[in-house]
Amino acid sequence: MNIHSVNECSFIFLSCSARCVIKKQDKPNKSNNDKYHQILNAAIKVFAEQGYHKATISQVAREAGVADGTIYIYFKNKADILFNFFSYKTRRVFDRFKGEVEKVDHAEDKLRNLIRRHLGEFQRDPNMAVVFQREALQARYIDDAYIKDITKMYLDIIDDIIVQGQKEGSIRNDFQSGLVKRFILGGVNEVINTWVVTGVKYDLVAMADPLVDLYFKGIGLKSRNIQ
Amino acid sequence: MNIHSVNECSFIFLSCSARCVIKKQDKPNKSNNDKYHQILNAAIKVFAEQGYHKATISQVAREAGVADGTIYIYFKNKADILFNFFSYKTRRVFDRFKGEVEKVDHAEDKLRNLIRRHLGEFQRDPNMAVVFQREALQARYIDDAYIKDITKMYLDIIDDIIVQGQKEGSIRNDFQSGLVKRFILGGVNEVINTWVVTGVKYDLVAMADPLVDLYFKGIGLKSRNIQ
Amino acid sequence: MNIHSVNECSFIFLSCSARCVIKKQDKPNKSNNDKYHQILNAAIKVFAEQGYHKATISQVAREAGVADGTIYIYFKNKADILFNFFSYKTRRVFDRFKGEVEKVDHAEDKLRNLIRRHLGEFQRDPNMAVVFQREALQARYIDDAYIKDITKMYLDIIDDIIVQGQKEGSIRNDFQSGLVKRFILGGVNEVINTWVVTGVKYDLVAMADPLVDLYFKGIGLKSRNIQ
Amino acid sequence: MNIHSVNECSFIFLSCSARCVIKKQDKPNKSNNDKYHQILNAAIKVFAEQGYHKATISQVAREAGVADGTIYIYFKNKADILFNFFSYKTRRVFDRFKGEVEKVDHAEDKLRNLIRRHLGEFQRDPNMAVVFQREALQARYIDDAYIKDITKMYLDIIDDIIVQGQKEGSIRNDFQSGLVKRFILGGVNEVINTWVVTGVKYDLVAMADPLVDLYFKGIGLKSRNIQ
DNA sequence: CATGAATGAGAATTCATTCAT
DNA sequence: AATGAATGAATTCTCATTCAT
Repeated sequence: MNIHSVNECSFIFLSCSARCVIKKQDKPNKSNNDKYHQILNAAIKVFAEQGYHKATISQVAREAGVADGTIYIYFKNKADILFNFFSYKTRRVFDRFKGEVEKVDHAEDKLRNLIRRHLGEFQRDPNMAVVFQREALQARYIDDAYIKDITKMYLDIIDDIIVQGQKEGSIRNDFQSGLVKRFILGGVNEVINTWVVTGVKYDLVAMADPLVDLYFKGIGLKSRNIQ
Repeated sequence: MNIHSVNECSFIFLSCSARCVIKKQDKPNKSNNDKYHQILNAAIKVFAEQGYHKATISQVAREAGVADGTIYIYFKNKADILFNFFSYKTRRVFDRFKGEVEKVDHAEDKLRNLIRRHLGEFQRDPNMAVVFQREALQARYIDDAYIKDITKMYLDIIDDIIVQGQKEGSIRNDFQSGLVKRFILGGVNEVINTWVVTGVKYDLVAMADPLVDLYFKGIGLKSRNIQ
Repeated sequence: MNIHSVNECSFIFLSCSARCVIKKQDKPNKSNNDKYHQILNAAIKVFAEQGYHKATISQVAREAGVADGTIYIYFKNKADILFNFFSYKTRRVFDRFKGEVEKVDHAEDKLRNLIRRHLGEFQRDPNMAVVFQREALQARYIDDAYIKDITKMYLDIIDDIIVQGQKEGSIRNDFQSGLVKRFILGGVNEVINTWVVTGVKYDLVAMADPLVDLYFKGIGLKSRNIQ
Repeated sequence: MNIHSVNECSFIFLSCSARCVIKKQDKPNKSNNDKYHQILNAAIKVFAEQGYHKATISQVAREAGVADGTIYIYFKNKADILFNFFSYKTRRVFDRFKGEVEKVDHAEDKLRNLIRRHLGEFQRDPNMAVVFQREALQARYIDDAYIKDITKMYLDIIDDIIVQGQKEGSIRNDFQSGLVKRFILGGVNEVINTWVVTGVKYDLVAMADPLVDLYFKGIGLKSRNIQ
């Protein structure tokens, strides 16, 4: 009955079972796929506005222009919508991050491209930004392995850049890399959070270059740095 | 009948009314205050384990060793417990932050003291850490003015340090200070989040010095920095 | 999801919002309307037996043979059931009163028809009678504008009859009409109340003619009247 | 523990046991009696404002200036307060009705005195009026024998007057007396209800004479009456 | 596949009543 | 007697999920 062979997850409630890797795209029977995205996007919009918990299936259904029951044809349950958001929507974005990193050679350029793209993608889709920033942390805390993986995925990209930079001689190696990664991810996240919380108004991407400069140069003046 | 030291807020659901100024101390008849903290701590524990939304009043009551109804003597409603967590518990911590900053003179030392204390307080009370990190962001997103104020309070402390450092000549002034503040707050938050998410195991305070060094020196090697 | 033919009112608790104009008929998809009446009638029965306040939604649901939640598809809340009773069920009866009055010409006949019909309708549906007599007064006291309107509607019918009777020369005009209306409404109400309170046993309609005679002739003997 | 030997009633919930006839006055241990009335009057005020069901013991206690628990020293439970209102407060008023009737000789004068006093007592104590008019009907419907008795007490007074009037030749005897009594009580009640519902503004006692005239003369013109 | 009415478990909250002080 | 904090049963209402059409 239920086409989403996809996964058993309702990760928010920790009632996850096996997470099947078969992607929605594996079964792109034309119009069905439309409805899948239609619902997913509607959900993200509603989740962004209301928060995942306050949002109701009925609201999502109304926003998507389908019946309540229809949602359960494409998604196992409410939590599965959020899971699909992370596993499908977000993953797609993260793939682009990787692509962006590969476009250039130097570590600093790679980081710059990554951050630019990161800010760019979130700026392009503020609903995604809101839901990701708000619910991903929630999910990390509630102990969802999959979400942790996504964070790790991002951290791994950074890690590779750092290692490369250290080889290149452009990045210091007197810090433990775990800390450096958090340091970078934290800065980006906070910049995004601020942008969202203050109403998605200004140009987020413009923050990329100064932020990367901060990462590299720090806030200290050379005089003191040298000491 | 209802002590309601408390206030009208149920900020999570935006159903806040006026926030009354009556302080807790208004009715500290002996053991009452005990029960207030008893419930508050129980709630923080349950919120930490389950998340605010999944946690039920009954769970909090059981954890606190009181009847469900008793909670409503000390708190206006579920959201008010969280509000009290922020306005009472958290604020106390933030006051200590300020005190720590005032102990030393140089900007870098101030920042170092702040971060150390920040990590120290959260390490001392992991439940507080979990709830604060997870729900404060939530609240910022859901647009709670009070929580935003708390964040701002922290950012203001940082801001003062930066301004002083710039006067001292120890901190660069070629970055917009708004960005620098996010950059610093983001790093700390991410370090705390990681610590919590990975199970509150290692020594969090030990991250303070390397983190502050990162803030000041950046990740770039001088050779390139100088260019 | 929620049909809410209905309206925003929960007048008993004065938490009324706007009363929307959307009529029942807006969504009469086949059996739905059945369930609306099914619940409404069950509610009236339970309200008649227990009183509005003591009656619970669960009792109404059980009586109606539906789940508790179903009630909230058709009614906004408990008070809305009572409101619908007044605005739908009762109003229908009152419309018949008007029709009955129009059937005849003379004022006295009009009043007689009105009272007969009034007693007749209540006799036909004792549950309605109980709930109306008991809760309408309650509602008048609690200051519900809508219920006051219904009472006024009835008083207006009487008023028209009196005015006509005065023109005809069949009704005295040396009393203030406000008092006369209360005098008439009071008599009918008390007769109905007595009938209900004593167990809905005897023929209520049979009281109509003697009552109307009382209204017209009074209890005084002519000898003294003439003085 | 509980001084109110008074009664076991909680008539609203039909959980009445035996109703002891021992009056409060039987045990007038000075200040205690004060508190009994203090609470009773506070309750009537609160019941008048909120309605019996919506009113809470806490509100009554606050209004009376005593602790919640104190109420249970003087009254068995919430319903018992209402019961005491009827059995003590109201009965006292009804005794005065009787006294007033005995002051004069003729039936019409007796009825006039009764109605005047009735309206007068209610006008003097609007809270009593509100609670009596609203809750007595409720109680009659919910089948409280005691309240029915009170109504009967009043009807019996009227009955005696009618019988006397018929003997005197001042009152017709071609109506069944049961109906006449309702007819009279209904008019008074409706006049009082209207007065209360419209805000206790005008002079209620002034309605007595016109009302009694209506009772005696009816609304019909003699010309038609004679037919 | 799609629908949306129906379900009922579950949660927050209230408040009459008790009882230790 | 008086108190008022504590209790917990009871109630309203919500909403994710199901299933007959």
